[in-house]
Amino acid sequence: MKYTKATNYALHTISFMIERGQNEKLSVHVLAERFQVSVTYLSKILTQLVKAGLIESVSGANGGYTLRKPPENISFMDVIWAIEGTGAFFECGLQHESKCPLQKVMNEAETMMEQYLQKKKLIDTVYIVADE
Amino acid sequence: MKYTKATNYALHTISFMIERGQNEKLSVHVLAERFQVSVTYLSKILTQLVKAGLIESVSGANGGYTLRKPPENISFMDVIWAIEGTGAFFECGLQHESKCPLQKVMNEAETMMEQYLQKKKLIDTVYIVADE
DNA sequence: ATATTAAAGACTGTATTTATCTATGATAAT
DNA sequence: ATTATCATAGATAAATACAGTCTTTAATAT
Repeated sequence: MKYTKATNYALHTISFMIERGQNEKLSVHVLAERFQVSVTYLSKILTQLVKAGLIESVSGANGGYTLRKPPENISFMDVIWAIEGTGAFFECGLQHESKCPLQKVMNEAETMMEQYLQKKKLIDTVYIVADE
Repeated sequence: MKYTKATNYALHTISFMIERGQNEKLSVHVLAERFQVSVTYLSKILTQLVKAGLIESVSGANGGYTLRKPPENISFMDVIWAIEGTGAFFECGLQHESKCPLQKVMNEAETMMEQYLQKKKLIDTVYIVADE
């Protein structure tokens, strides 16, 4: 069980946008160069973040992406959910009389982790350079 | 990010073995029928559990599998590690000056979940029928 | 010897991930 | 209006992982 690379790129992208400040507009070109990944590939990831409401996009010349929420409000979990979806880690497909007794424990475990990642904000890991 | 079906089968198998008691020897044939899965497929999963030291196998007629540890000592995490391996969920492959600051948070989150699943024992979810 | 049982290897089909390439649409600057 | 810039969407392809089967080999009780 592993998080996808896409999740990694998404986390780093948001992180980078926070570093650069909430107002700065960044093009996918700049971001793709930063992370050494193709423009079209990163583009798809960014579109997912747009759809999740984390960033917003402006097309056309001088366009690009900006954060849509105050950085203090963007948690790790927000980004992960945007890319990985919100389905449970564990889903027992076997037949049971009633509910699968293992499912409950697995769900609780997942919730432990998710609560932690909801509390943790990306800004907590970013060193912000003061605005002159 | 999802756990594999193999992990589900493994958890249910150990759970079933605990129900049946520590001394009962079970063949892969019986188990495969119980979970409606092919013998050879389940066999591979069981072999992984053997290699992880959770169960023991005896070849030949009247052979089968038995638990190798007292049920009270078998945690969810033991089984999951046996099947999924012990690698981290999140591994940032990007270049960084020093360490990836996101990695640390992701590792902590994983640890939260794993600690929970180490405390939780499979026997906690099993209804044991009293011996006669 | 034979029947039973586990282990191991080769192989297959499907799904997911990780991309790339090629349009298409939107917008600002000229 | 035209052009350059930028995001979005679709089609495709390679690589990997997952789920599962088939066949052979090895161990052991009867």
